Amino acid sequence: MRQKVKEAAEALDYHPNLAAQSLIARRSFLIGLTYERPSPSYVVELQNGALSRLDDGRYRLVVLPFAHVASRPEELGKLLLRAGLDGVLLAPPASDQPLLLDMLERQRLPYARITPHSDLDRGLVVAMDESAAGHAVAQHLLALGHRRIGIILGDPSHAASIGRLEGYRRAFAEAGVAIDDDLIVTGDFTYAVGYEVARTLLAGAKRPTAVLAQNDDMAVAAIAAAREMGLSVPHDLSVAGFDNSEVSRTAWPPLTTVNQPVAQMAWDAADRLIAMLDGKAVSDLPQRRDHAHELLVRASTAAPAA
Amino acid sequence: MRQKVKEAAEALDYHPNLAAQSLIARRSFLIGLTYERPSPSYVVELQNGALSRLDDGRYRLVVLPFAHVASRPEELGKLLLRAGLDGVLLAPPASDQPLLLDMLERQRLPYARITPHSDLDRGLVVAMDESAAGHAVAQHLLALGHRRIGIILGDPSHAASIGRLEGYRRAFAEAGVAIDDDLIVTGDFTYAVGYEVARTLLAGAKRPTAVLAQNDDMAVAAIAAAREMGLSVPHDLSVAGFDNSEVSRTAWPPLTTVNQPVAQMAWDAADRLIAMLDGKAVSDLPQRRDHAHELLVRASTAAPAA
DNA sequence: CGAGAATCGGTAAACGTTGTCAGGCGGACC
DNA sequence: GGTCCGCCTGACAACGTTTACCGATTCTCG
Repeated sequence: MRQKVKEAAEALDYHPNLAAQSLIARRSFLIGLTYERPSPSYVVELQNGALSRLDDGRYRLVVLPFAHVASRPEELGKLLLRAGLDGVLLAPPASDQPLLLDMLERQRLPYARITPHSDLDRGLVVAMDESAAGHAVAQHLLALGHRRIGIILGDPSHAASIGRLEGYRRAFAEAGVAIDDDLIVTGDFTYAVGYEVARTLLAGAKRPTAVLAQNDDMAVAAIAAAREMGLSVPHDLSVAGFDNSEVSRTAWPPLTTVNQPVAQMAWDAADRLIAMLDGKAVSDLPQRRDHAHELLVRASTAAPAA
Repeated sequence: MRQKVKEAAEALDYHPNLAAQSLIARRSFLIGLTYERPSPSYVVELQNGALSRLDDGRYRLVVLPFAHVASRPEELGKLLLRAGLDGVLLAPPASDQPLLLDMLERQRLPYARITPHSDLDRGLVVAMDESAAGHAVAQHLLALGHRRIGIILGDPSHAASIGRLEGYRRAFAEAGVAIDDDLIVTGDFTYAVGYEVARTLLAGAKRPTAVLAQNDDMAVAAIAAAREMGLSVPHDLSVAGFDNSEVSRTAWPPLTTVNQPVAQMAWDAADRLIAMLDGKAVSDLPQRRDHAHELLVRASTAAPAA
């Protein structure tokens, strides 16, 4: 009998109406993913990671990029609440907006946070120790013998920027090296701004022998700036990035960087969010899961020239 | 009165149930975007272009990447039809699959095709003359004086690969230069494969003085391969890319490439698809709209060394 | 003050499912 | 042959809107 019905459905190529199903099931089978405009490879990895968990086709992924989250979290909240989602994945910096989390909780919209920095006990959390990652890459440069190290910060509204810097400071302190605030400049994770601030940094009075950039795009920009000033990398200047994004591999020389398992973290966030939506007991779900960074030493860093 | 109702709705933060609205309106307000896995920057531009047309929040964008479209178009068709979409944007190579178009038409799912190559009179079309673009970049290298020019093709299942090659051939013919088939290698638009085939090409008996790569990722890979073999770009080897993607700007030297206004094309596709969904008379909508390419000459190409 | 228009409240049907429940039928078993 | 169980069928309510309609009320203007 069951068989016959299925055959008939096939023959008429009948598909159940999703809107009607949603109406009665009280869920839409839509998962949202929101992020600010960081580098394309980060976004794509995030999406692919989430999609790889969704690929049974039951849930669909709605992408909701949103600029300037920090200055208008309530607007993002409204957008998310109006989108008719069953749950939402929050990438930085949205994962760090308490006001946003408040709104989502008030309206009972489940969420999973990707690499948040504060309030780690709220909601489902996929964590990475940014500070430890920052520590690792800074330590690498210090171990090579660098003492005058420039730092290119990312967008200060991203908690990652703060966390990574904190790790740098720890490594410097351990090595007994003072951080020179004149060698710290602030970018926003984009190539364009990274290029400008890198030029300023390298043209300054005390030129560093190495640069810690807080993401790969800005690191590549620093290499370009160095090249234009006649400096060769890594001979005259070592440059380290962050993220292990595609550009870090396609750059020349290939970038020393820190791998963040972005796709895997997005998978993990989607995995637990869906488990929750499917009614798995909250107590069975780990509220937080940690992922490890990995320092990737490639050709853009070397000992300083004597 | 109307005002009072609105205020009350606001106070109770009431949001109409989208599933119920969909049910009665017989549409879901979901637009799909499907693409194969090309480079991240292409994907992100595509998405952002489409989103910039959707930003009034009425429609939402569902991303549906799908690998190996050419070998299983019916599967993609089923996926799209089951996703409960109001309409779908087809990026290459899905935009060139007649079987897929057949399925969508049979089930009355409206679609817009981005840069298709065949059957240009089917459905809404956003066109770019790939052949003319290929012609322009080939002509540029020929005008610089190059005669032994290597070609790195993209995935042959993408019609763009064929179209661009056709443009190269025209330019060569006009310049009275024969194409040497030994200098044509086939990649798949990825950096990794591009790197391998570029090595083969440059290590061959008759090393070219210039390379036409069919996208920027492969062009950057060719530069890396050249560098490892001790060749400097553009002095020993000119390299031209395609797409004006982010890497073309962040590469060193910056790539000569061809701009495809991807975001604008995606906007255009979304624009007309939505106009159609909103019941605009089909006769009022241009079935096809053409976008112009633009040759961007940057530092990766120069006259061959004497 | 009265005719007509505008507004308002209330009711009902429809969208396409899912879930429940009662009743009918047949087969298995004693 | 009677009882019980399983399976199938059919009927109906519910999900939260939108649209249409009717009758009642208020407003506008001559």
